Amino acid sequence: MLQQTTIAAVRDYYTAWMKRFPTINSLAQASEQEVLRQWEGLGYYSRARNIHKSAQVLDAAGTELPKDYKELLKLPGIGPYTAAAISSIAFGLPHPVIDGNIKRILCRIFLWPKWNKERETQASACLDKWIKPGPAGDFNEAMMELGQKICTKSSPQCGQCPFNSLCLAHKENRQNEIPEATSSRQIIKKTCLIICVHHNHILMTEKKQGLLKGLWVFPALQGHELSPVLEWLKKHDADFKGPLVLKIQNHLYTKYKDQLLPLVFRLESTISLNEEKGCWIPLDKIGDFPMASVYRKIVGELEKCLEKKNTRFICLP
DNA sequence: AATACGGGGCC
DNA sequence: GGCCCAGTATT
Repeated sequence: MLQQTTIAAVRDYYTAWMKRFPTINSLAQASEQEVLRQWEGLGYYSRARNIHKSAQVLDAAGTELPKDYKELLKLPGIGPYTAAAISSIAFGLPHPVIDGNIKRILCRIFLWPKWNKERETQASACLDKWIKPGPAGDFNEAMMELGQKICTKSSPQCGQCPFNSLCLAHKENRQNEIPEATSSRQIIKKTCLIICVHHNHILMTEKKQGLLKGLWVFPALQGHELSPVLEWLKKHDADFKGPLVLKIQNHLYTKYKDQLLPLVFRLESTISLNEEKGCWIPLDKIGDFPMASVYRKIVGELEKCLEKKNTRFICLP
């Protein structure tokens, strides 16, 4: 859960997760849909699918979580950081972790402008030496916390840092320029969401690949033009009223800003989707279906809208 | 070596 | 509105 996610965001999810999946077996037995439902809102959903898969691998083998770094590394979703964190913090083995905090700390100590493969090797050798005297897990947690609390990205508190006497960045008073800032500009996307309503059911599909894989989404078309949407409805023989245009919701992820325009259509009868395999979901069951936060929000907006007696669906000529 | 992959919190 | 976060898998 903590991969690229703040402790504050994780804490409540972790508590609920451990209550629902207290053992490897209980996680292995659960459906992927329920696993994703528990993860909903945390993002990076491949993490949920991977930990589920790992639980199933261990459960099938009848083994516990391995203590060994290289064995941990074989499990899906466990990379160098997580393998080192588990083997050191959970099992006390002398393996240094290298996370974003520690990369920043070492860049400053050695005045490295940026991180690369070469630095990875140098850092491992260095940390191996530093970690030797005491408990590896404590050292690793202390280093990460140093980065989180003292050697912060912006305005680091060098006066309180135990490394300040040997830190080259601090020596040259360049702690604010190290490591180099990276910048990438935002890419705007525009998407129409086709929200078909029939009585108390809405039409959604389970995403089979790419972004939000395994989660439920509305049929969507690129762009904000209405005509392709009407074309789509015609192709699926929809007898509809609408659209009812809901407020645009921005779906922000990594470098993208996807402006989602929800278009609601009232259908006289159900339609079936060709390749995507749509599912008409009763609104009182919608909570069981995992979906991204922005889609959950749009469902909420839709429900508010449908509750109003005077909601009018435009009839297009 | 780059890029895909979420979402919430902070300034 | 832009940036960041106890990274990993894929290209």
